[in-house]
Amino acid sequence: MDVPLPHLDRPFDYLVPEALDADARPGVRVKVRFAGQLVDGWLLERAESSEHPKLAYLEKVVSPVPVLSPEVARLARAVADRYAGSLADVLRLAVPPRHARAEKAVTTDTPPTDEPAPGGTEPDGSPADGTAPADGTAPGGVPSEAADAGARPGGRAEVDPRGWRDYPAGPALLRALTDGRPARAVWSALPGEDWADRYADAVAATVAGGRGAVVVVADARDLDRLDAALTAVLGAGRHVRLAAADGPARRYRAFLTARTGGVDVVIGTRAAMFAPVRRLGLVAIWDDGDDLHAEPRAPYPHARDVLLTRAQLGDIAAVVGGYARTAEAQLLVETGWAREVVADRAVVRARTPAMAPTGDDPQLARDPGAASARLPSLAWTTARDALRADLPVLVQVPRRGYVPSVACADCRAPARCPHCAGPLALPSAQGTPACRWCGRVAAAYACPECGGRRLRASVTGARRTAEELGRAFPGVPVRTSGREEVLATVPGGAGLVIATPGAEPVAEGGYGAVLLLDSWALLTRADLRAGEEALRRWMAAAALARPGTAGGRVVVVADGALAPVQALLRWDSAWFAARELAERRELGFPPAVRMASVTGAAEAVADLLAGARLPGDAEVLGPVPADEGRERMLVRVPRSRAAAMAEALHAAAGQRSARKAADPVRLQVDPLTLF
DNA sequence: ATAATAACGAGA
DNA sequence: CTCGTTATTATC
Repeated sequence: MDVPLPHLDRPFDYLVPEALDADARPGVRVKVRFAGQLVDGWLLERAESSEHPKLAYLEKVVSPVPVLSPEVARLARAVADRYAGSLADVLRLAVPPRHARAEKAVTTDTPPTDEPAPGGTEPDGSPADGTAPADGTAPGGVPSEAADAGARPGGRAEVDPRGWRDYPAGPALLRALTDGRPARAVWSALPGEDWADRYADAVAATVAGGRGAVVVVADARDLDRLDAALTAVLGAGRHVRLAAADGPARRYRAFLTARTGGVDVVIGTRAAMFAPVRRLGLVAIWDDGDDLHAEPRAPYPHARDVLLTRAQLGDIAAVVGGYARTAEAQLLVETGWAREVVADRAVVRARTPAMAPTGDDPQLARDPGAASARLPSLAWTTARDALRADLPVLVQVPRRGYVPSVACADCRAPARCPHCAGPLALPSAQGTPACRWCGRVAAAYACPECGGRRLRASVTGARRTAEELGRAFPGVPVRTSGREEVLATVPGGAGLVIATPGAEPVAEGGYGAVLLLDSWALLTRADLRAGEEALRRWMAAAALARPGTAGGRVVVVADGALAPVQALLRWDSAWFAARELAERRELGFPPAVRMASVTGAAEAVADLLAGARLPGDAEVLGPVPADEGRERMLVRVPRSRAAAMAEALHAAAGQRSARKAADPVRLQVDPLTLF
């Protein structure tokens, strides 16, 4: 039933009239009379009989095309359960709105085929809990390189593994994909790596084994890049791209092409995470730390988790890749669910640009050019040298508008609530700091790092710094890439490129210098993931520089003692992710625990939580004021209780909707932002 | 939304 | 105890 009400989140039985018998196949959209009115629905399965005493007849089959495949139906149910949401909400995300003309164009003579879905489910529906794969495969799934170096069984075409040879486990990963084994990999890409080509290799290896693939990227620019790489490797017409930004007709056409078996490979933005693919053998995601991977519509699933759930349900291989590693990916590695695919340190050192931190100290800027640009001296000389060598220079400046947070004025450690470890905020310049989670006032705050008692609000620096850079280097062309206009590539000669994080163009031959400015603004964001996010953005920019051996240099304007800066300098995001995950275990933050947020009017939130039969070890934190007079409570449980918490919250929401409680409450499991 | 069903209370 | 009215709950 296509209604989002949680208390109606279950199947209903209907009689199928003779006339609709042929069209009424599982997976079609239908219309039925429900509570007196016509509503949309999904035909999930046909049955011989029903327990229900008085059945109504199916009113109409909207279209005979069974757009919902059994595999996706199962996945949608698992995702709804994981996120305390309704199946109807997930199906809205999984199956794009019907476009009649596109449907007519695609459905010629290729009826969808449904293979039986393989087993291998897990109570939680979440693959990240450290349980071994159900089929008895060794944890990690990626066989050791020495394991099988011979010919492929069945004489399958071998995909050229050379692009992956820098990663000791890489060639074995490709072999596993061709052999149809459910390998799971967390891939840390080398700087300068052409990630799109590597993903094209992985897809080609999967296709060579007779299976299909789904690859999800964060934005249109990454999608274009992957699209081009796949076309080069597979040829045209072997894959489709699925992105909401491509418009409803193109999107539905691509969806139907995949559903009818016209192609076995779907790439796209998060709209593609539910794409129906025949004999799916590989799911992959690039840059899983990008917050665009989080779906903003209920029940707010994250593309990484949807893909991993999908892999778990169907014995499907999974690759989680990025230049930087998220704490979530680290958890997959530490629990043994996935194996890491990383380069040896020697290779990392050879590929990494020369990196240096520098203090944000204007006194050092003795050069007149640096002084006018208000640049640290080292950043200025590095840029100057690259331009003299006729190489492009990338300058990364954070966007404005980050939530100001509070940190120790002496050592700059973020100020956290002594009681619940939530973030502190200053209501006014002279006010007392208070926790944004539990609301407690931290009157006598003392920094646990250095004992300091003074706090400061972070100040976002100046984009103007970067603009003035142009004046410091007269005669050099300056390009900007940001929110308004995003450049995909820039030419190789001397030039300044000023970009906001995520909008850095690729430079032909690589940048001679990359300057990472205003790191302070990135690092002090009032966000659990501030450090991880800063590192992710720095690595994405630094990856575009030439290797140090070819003159590539990176200057980060930040304290070299800080962990994210250390991780950048050593190009070791695995180390940082492990540290980050350990810290989150200690503080009780995701992904070490499972959290849910309940947001709405104060009475509504209290009402829902009062009716929720939460697991005994659940902690309820809050309330904390949210926007527009609403408030927010957080529920925290160990990962082993994640399914029980989601079920309890969904059931409580069901009770409320059943008695038509008016004021809405928003349920979010693993919300992207906790404060 | 609306029909069934349970709950309730007044009058016999 | 019964009937008529009103809250409650399920909706094939």
